[in-house]
Amino acid sequence: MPEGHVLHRAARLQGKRFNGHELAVSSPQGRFADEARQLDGQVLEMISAKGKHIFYRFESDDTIHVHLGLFGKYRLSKPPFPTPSPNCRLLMQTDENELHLAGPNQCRILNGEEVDEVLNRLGPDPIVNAKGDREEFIRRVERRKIPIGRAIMDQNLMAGVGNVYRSELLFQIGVHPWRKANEIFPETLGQLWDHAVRELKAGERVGKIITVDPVDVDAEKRSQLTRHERLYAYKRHGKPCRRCETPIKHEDIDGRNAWWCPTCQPA
DNA sequence: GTGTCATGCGTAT
DNA sequence: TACGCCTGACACG
Repeated sequence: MPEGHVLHRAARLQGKRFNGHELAVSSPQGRFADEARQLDGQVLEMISAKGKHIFYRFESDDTIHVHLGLFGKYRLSKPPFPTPSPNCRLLMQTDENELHLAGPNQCRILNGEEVDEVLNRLGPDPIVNAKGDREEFIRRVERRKIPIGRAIMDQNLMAGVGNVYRSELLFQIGVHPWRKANEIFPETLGQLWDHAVRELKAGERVGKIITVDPVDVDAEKRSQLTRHERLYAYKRHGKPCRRCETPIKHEDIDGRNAWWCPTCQPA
């Protein structure tokens, strides 16, 4: 489930267990074996994330760059450690903790310069929300003649939003996914940024994407919501909008489905 | 067992 | 726009 919140959460929780520790590094699957040997026995200094990318910086300054893609998954374990999957690309251990990575789109070693290149390719990250990021986001998007539903997924414009947050954020600001970015008021783009900050940060804290406002859902039930009760639009085609009852629609945008409410998000 | 789908992205055409 | 790549869950027969 790799949107930006997952990687920031992974960096935080994994960092607690591994930052400052000497690690045993291996690659049961073999595809990262040479690199693993190079890092084995080194101290891991810091784990950090930007957008959907995560970085493990070792004392030698070598850095593992991981991108989960659609399928990549982490598993954290305490002893006794389970048998690693045959597809385990990267295994990192201390006596107390184990990190198991399978199925990543990307897992490679970069030097400091190469890390900067990756970071510089990415647009502002709403979870980081550094000073000036909001303006930077508006500046990057406001003149683009592409649909906002495409722009919001472009990692050079905003880093970390994926297909679930796309539908949810556009529902929240009441904008149709096919609306051209350059036709949207800058104030509305600012609201889009603000919602992204709020939702992705919440997702990072909770470890789940829950966008429904307490106003629209019984507050007590909020923690026990099923997957589909947590969202307004994503994968809810044909179901009534939680605000106006209009059936949710969906359509393919660049090979990925987007969902919206035709009434709350007029064309 | 087989087929399909999925919260992604890079490259070729 | 099409395809390739990475894996696991689930529906179906």
